[in-house]
Amino acid sequence: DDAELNALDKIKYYKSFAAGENIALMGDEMDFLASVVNGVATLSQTLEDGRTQMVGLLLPSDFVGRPGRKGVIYDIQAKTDILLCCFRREPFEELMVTTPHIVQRLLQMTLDELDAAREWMLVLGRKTAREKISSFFAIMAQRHLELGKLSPTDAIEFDLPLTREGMSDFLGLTLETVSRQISALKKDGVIEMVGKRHVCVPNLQTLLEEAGDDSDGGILS
Amino acid sequence: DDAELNALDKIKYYKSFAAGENIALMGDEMDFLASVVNGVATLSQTLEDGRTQMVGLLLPSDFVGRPGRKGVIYDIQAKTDILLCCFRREPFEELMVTTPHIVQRLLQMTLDELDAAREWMLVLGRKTAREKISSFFAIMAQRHLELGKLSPTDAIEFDLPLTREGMSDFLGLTLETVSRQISALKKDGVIEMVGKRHVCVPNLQTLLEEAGDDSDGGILS
DNA sequence: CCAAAAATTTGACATAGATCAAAGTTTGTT
DNA sequence: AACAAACTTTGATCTATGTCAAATTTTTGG
Repeated sequence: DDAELNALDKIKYYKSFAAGENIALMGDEMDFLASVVNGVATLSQTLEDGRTQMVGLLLPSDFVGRPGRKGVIYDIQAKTDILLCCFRREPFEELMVTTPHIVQRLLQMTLDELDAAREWMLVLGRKTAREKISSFFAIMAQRHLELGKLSPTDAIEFDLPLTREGMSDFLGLTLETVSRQISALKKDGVIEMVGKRHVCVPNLQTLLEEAGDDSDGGILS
Repeated sequence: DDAELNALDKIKYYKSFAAGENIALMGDEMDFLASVVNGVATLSQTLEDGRTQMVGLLLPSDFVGRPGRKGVIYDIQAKTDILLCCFRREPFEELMVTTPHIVQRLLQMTLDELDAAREWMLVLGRKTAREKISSFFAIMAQRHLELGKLSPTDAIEFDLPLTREGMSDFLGLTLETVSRQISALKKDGVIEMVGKRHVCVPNLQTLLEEAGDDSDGGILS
């Protein structure tokens, strides 16, 4: 495990992208795999007429790229300034053959991503606009809860990593509907906004109920 | 690889379920992992008020269950009579430690499932009812194309593995909308129906265009 | 073969969210 | 500081799909 980290160290390098910059576009070949160090990026797909659906939100520690396939099948875009820890593809894929641990770790991460994607399918297919926004805020809030080591009863505050349009692409809505539902949640006291990007959740339980989840907060379980 | 198959053989057994039977429900503990031999099963999630979203369609050769976690977080239901090739969890997870190939194979399968889930997020979030039905039929048609070794210009025929309600749960629609859109596609000559369950696609290209995909048929690529 | 249950279709109507439009706010640049 | 560009909010209206209802068809079990 120590030798493994050493081997990874040898093939890694850092690369940064500015907010709005494309990390890779559908059809590109990506000659590295990477891990998000800090910042936010998204995976998205676009239909011929321009309808866009985000299919992944990449936050710090998330993995980028698919081992065993150079061809990129989503657009990958930095939404904030972002720093990636990159591994050259060839040596990384060799390491995967010689180092079972790495593959086991990747499998666990991929299974987690699959669970998250399936959770999101429920949001996209069956939730109302208000529940969708609440679900997105709940995910953001819960991620800050984990990192910030707050008690679950404290108010939670965080910055939105996406514009209204970004959220609409994530949620399968229009940006106008996103804006209206945020206004409604604000009016109803479920959230408070400081400026357009900073959110305060006074009571996570209330937010989770708005999201339509089980009282134990099924998402990201 | 030969010894590996032998080891797997030792811990495997077969188990069958009747159409409509639950293989496992959310919250259950599943003490085996499995592979679908024949038949169709689904993974689905349900909100408190009964809204249901299917998040996985398990067809022959698909893997069932999550290594490393006994607790089931979806409802798993047989939609047709189904035969599973099961592996007892404990020895299977031991094999994963000693046999890198198995983990590598599982990783590839999981990455494929993740791609399929993300493709489905585009369908759920951004496609119209008509495009959703067409997308579902296109997936079915393409799977039969692969198995049946037809030329891509032949008419393709297959049986639907789901009722109208099953399709509505898959597509994030109501069963009435599913029925209406099937009638419309039939009227427009995109598909022909023999009875309620057997579909004939005279021209796959036309169906793919209705599904809103690139002309090269992006889904399941 | 018949009756009951399940699945499907079709119609009439309601509504959540989309679309179109315009005003207001924030951010970045020189 | 001032202007332009990007982003956000809000209003008015439209429409795709949901809801409710009833008839029809298919499947199942005795």
